[in-house]
Amino acid sequence: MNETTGVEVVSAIMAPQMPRHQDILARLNKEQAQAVSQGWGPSLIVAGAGSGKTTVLTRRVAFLIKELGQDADSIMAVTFTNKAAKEMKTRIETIIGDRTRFQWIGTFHSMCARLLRKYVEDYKTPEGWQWSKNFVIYDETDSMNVLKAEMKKLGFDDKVFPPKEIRATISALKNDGYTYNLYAAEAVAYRERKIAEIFAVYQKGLATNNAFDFDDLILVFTDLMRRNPAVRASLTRRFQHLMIDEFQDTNKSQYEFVRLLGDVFSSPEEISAGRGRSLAGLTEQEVKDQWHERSLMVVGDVDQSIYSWRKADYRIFLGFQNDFSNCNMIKLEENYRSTSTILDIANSVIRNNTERIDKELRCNRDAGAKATYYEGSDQIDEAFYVVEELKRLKARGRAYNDATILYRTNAQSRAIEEVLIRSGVPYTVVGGTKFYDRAEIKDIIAYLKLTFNPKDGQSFMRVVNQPRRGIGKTSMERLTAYADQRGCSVIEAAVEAQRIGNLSPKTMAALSQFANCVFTRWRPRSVPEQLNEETGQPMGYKDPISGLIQMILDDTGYMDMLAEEAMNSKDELAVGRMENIRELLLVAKEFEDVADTPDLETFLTRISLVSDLDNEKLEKEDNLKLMTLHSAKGLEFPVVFLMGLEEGILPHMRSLESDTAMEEERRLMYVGVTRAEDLLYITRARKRSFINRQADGSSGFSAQMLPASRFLSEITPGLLSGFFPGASGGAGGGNTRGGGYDDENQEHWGGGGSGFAKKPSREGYIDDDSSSSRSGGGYYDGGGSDKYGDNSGGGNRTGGGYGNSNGGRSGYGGGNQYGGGQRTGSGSGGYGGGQRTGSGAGGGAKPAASGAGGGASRQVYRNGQRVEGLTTGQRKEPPRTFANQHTPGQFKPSMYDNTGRPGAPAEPEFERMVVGDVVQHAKFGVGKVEQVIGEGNKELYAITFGEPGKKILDPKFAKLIKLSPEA
DNA sequence: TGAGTCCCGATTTTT
DNA sequence: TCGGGACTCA
Repeated sequence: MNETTGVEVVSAIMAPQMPRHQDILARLNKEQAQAVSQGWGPSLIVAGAGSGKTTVLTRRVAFLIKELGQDADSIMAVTFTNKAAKEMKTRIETIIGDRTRFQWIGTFHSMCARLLRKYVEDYKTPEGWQWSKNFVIYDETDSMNVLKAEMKKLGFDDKVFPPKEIRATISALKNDGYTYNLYAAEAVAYRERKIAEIFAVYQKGLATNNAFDFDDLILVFTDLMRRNPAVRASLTRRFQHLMIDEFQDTNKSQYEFVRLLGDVFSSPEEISAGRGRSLAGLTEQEVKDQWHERSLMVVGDVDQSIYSWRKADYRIFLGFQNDFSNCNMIKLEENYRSTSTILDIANSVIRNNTERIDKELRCNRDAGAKATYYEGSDQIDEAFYVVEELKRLKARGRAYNDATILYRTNAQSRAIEEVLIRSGVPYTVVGGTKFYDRAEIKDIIAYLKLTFNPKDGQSFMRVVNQPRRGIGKTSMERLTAYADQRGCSVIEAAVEAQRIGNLSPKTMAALSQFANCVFTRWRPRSVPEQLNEETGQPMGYKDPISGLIQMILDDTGYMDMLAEEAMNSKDELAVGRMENIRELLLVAKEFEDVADTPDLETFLTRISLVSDLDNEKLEKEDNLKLMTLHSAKGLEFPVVFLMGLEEGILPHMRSLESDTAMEEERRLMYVGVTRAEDLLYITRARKRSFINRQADGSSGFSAQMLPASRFLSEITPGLLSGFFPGASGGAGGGNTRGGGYDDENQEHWGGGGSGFAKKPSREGYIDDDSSSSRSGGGYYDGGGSDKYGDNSGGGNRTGGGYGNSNGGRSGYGGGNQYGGGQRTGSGSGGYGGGQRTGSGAGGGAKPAASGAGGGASRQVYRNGQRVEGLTTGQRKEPPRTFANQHTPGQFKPSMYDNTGRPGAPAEPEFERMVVGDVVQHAKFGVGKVEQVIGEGNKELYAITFGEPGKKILDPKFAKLIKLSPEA
């Protein structure tokens, strides 16, 4: 610690000429430098979009450590996402250097999970329910199952109390800071009392499984701190500096955590309960002294509060100054990110919100280009426009990495992905399909969870018959009934399966064998390597996770099961599943290499809290990122495409009725716009396919005309290039436009009645590139030379689906949706006046699938010849479709689907076999290769062994040793 | 236990 | 429309 007092240090550091601070304070403006270099005490940083918030936070940490002599382990920084945490951690460690690790950074959830691991055994509910250190974290499915089971036991009618709704209610309560007993104390109405009852049994159910749900991590930990003043005291002593990012999206439960940990004074409740430290009656100096060498910094922007549905409440942010009377407020109002045009757009929209902190974003850049608006005839048209524009930008030297596509709902990605795949643009869906949601991955994780925490009944039930062990539903019911009656966990019941009546001997044996396997084989294998304190000898395993997974795979024959399925083509996705498991093994290995504490506990916690597999190799590649507006928070991109600007999409349908909800939608729009640095595109579709429910209960697809989003009309005229609807809004086709024209595009679009508009001239587009590089290319790819529809496996399905919904799109003429009639004058509507050649060819219901369709003269396929070079770095063959979906055939490509990942981990090597080879297998003994299935790196071998008979093995897994081939 | 059938829900956003 | 879960029957 410093010899000097805090006050002196503060005044010293305020002098910017001190050379030793130069690197930390370099290139900061006055407010930023103030925020970074302020002294002790609470502070509120109002940080507008792009105002260098992350810089301030990272440098503040560095400043605390390097200049104020604080210990890195005395600082905790809370971010909103794991991704942000990771990024910030790297940046901080780079600045502080010295190989000092900055450990305590993460989301509220991960921080609390970590603390719970340490202190949970000090926690006991009034009923005596307890958890132990090796608790697991339940995802929505698991906790839903617990809830359902508990409700069933109490005989609740799930028509009256739909579990889904109850779960949502409980989650909301937890986020609002209600423990089950706190809520029970307040519940008055009948339904409230019933919910309180369910809440309690649900919580008890979680305890039985030694599990927490997401919300518990924070709620229980705050409850723990409240119930154990000693724990709280030791933690507040340890964490002297607390920083919270995205504070506007903090909910009550999280705020409680902040106050319990970060406030040196007690809450009013504590004081009225007769304990704690009050600040009443203290002089200003005395208050300051209390904060000596302590700080609490919250950073946020009310205009970016978009998580109220998760019970985030920006009023907590607004009220922060009241709660901390000696709070220092600093406003960061200088935007370094975006052009002034982009900022003006953002400001003109957000101005329509009522509840805000007054804040003026000053721009630091030039005007830049106008934002571009495009109105597609439908979502496919919209998507084609975006992709075409992307390629144009790419041709001019922008990387795909520079761009992002943002949308309101995940479902919107589908149309875009179809077009991206067709066009061969490499992309990644951020947060879309989740790696850890895949069935096979969940299975393996369940095995790991069960090994780690044998009490985990959900995991037990998930894998007990996977692969088949002859344990069916009835047996499971009897087992759980027995466990309930004995008050023990399911696995404990399984160990003594012989004692359970009415189970067949076979089932009993299978159960106890399985349970014993968990205890005697897997659990011991999960001990990480460490030195024995007495003997000094290393013990445990170097690879506690990957080794364990391998053992589980071997013991259970999980891979063999998949291999067999692949063979029988029972499950055409089985090969993909095997690849996914291999991927998981690599994730585990990598984790063992890099993690600070490479044990099962850390691995499982991380996996439970990270939804997507973050692949750094992938990040380095040039691929386009697709994400929802929510995921985009905190990120920035040179080029942003904001899609789906329609009433019902953005703002979302569910928000149309409420003013508060509408303001949140507007903030979403604001967040989207302010992600952009240089170029902003805003698009919408006049017609969108929906699934809607009829009055008679039936439902079906239907195309709906949606009016333009009100946010469009809130944008100051003149900032958008292209046509945009005026205040009256265009409800439907191009013939109902209500707005103005951009001065650079005097040309009228829209042919009128048909509802299809002629698109604006290329000239003067965005950056005055009058020599458009598009030599009159028809806008759409005819699909003729595209192999898309010929894709194997899932591809067929996709191809079919594509053709069905867009029959006419690919062929123009005779398609079922865009039949000639609608798309009139097919040759005249081309972008930039180009010809839409080949318009009449093809058509039919499935042009894409059949590979037919007119060969439109899109650039890359000019004259049917692929022009290479325009699509640098892009895959040449059609996208391989990984059969990795949990749901067969469902079209939901993800980063794993859109492969051609040059960065994909190298396939494990194996010795190639041919039919007739004699091999040795660790378990099955000697066998003979009967058949080779698949090819290349996906080869599987059908091998006949003596007693085990014929087995399908994956050579990458089964350690096969080739003996001499038989003559 | 496994195969077949029927019905329901799906589309808001995420740790 | 389509997939998954609940339910039924062999």
